[in-house]
Amino acid sequence: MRFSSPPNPKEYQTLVWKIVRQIPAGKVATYGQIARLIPPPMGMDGKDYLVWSPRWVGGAMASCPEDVPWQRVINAQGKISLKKGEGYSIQRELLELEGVQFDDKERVNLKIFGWQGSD
DNA sequence: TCCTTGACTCAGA
DNA sequence: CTCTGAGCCAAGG
Repeated sequence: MRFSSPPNPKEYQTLVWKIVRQIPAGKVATYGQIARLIPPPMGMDGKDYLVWSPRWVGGAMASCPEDVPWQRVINAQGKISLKKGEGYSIQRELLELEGVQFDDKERVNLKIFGWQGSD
């Protein structure tokens, strides 16, 4: 669901997708990390941006093009943000196929698979 | 019209 | 390390 949208929703989504497409296979990034890679809209406090940006990223992921590796985007806890369902299974499977490993808690070790984390 | 529920993150226990 | 609650906005039942 889209909470208060950014000044230019379409522009923001495009920006998010552009960044997500830069994530190499076998690595994952968090909503917050992606959000911080995007400069806050002018006139907006950093605090507010940090509060909203993750959701904007989530909203962008909710309607991303097919050429966007949305499966490589997870939450800050290293877990798939989707509820356990079809989307959840698909995402986990896609990541496993890329070499990303999940632990018993179904979490990804961001220290190892985190984008720009172990390079 | 009121209440629930989101592709989120952080701090505290 | 895991679990809670708060912050913040809008749409749908």
